[in-house]
Amino acid sequence: MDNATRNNLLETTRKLIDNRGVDAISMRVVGRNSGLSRTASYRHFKNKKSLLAAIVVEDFEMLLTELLELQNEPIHPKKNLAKLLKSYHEFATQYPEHYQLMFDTKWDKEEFPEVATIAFSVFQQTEKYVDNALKANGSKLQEAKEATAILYSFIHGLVELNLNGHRERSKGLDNPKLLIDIFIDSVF
Amino acid sequence: MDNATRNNLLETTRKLIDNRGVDAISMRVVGRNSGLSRTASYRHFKNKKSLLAAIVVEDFEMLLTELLELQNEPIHPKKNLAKLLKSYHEFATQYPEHYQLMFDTKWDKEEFPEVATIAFSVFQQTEKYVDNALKANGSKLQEAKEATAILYSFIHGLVELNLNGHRERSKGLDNPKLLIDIFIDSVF
DNA sequence: AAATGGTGTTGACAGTGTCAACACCATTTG
DNA sequence: CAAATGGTGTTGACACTGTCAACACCATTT
Repeated sequence: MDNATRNNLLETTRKLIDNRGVDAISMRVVGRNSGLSRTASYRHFKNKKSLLAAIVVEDFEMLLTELLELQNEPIHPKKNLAKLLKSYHEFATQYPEHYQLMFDTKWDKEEFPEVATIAFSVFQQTEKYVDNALKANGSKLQEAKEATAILYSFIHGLVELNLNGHRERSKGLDNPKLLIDIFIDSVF
Repeated sequence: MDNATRNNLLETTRKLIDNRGVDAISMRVVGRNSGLSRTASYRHFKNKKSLLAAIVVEDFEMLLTELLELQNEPIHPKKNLAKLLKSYHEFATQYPEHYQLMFDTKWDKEEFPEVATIAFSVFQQTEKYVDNALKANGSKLQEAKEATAILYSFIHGLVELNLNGHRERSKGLDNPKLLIDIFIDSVF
């Protein structure tokens, strides 16, 4: 299997996303910028959606790696949780186009199981941190699953509102790190 | 001013969004389905983005109307807050394509001030409910602005995760109304 | 030596957003 | 009253897009 060309295409796609945004991606431009023909990408990806899905999988892997690198020592479970959320937020801020693509509507579970799988891993990793925090304190929340769902909703919403400019609309939104601390403090 | 054709175009666009999704919208199809020519929409909207912006403004108005219809009596401020979030969630569930469009990246504040303005009104309305809740209880949260930001992040994230299929990934996410109650209970 | 299959190409088709040029017609202006 | 204006509509055109079919090349397997 000759992954060289495939990687070349993926690399080009990534550069294009970073420089000109996801909307600027076209199969023809990806081919051209890879030194290939218009339809070259179709030999390595079923269609445009599949090409982007491959990027999204890479993105989730990057995010997961960053989250796994954090220490999850049970000494300060609440601080760890806050650190996790801040890392998450930083990732989204660093790669806004990618984050929006990752949480786009089009990643159907049936059509792109790889995306669903890796996205679930991020969820699971988050749940581990929540678990630690729930065990440590006598938190108001009992069920880890529900606590994780609330926490994930909060951080995802915060990130999205920041990325799509709704930040300017509510003064409170303009200090995400502070909000994360307050959230953790008041919920856990 | 002949708003009849403009309204016709908007109505067609809305129908197309509801039946075939936002991605299926094209200026040409909108013209055709309105009994007009390919470029007819350009006499009433600067470009495709502007046409969609007009739809988004309508959508925010609908959402705001629904939220304003709720009672905000200060007797049960926490219950009111929960009701507000449930209404918000129902709106998003009822009009998923519209909700995603409303919170898309493309609504630049400079380019589409009307969108920014009406979106801000929804924020403000939310803050009123938060205010009431903060005054009533000795809540852990002091600043209404920050409390609103946290609450809005939570509900927006919950809605988005439900709409884009990430719901299937975390058991906790599959009961939004319960999550809303737990969230309100533990934060306020 | 021949068949296969992966990787690459160009041609083609139907679709897109958007502008320019033009036509019609009601209103405003001289 | 006549003429100019401006709003609303049309078609032609351009440069794009995703994607398929057909074909060429070349290494590997049969």
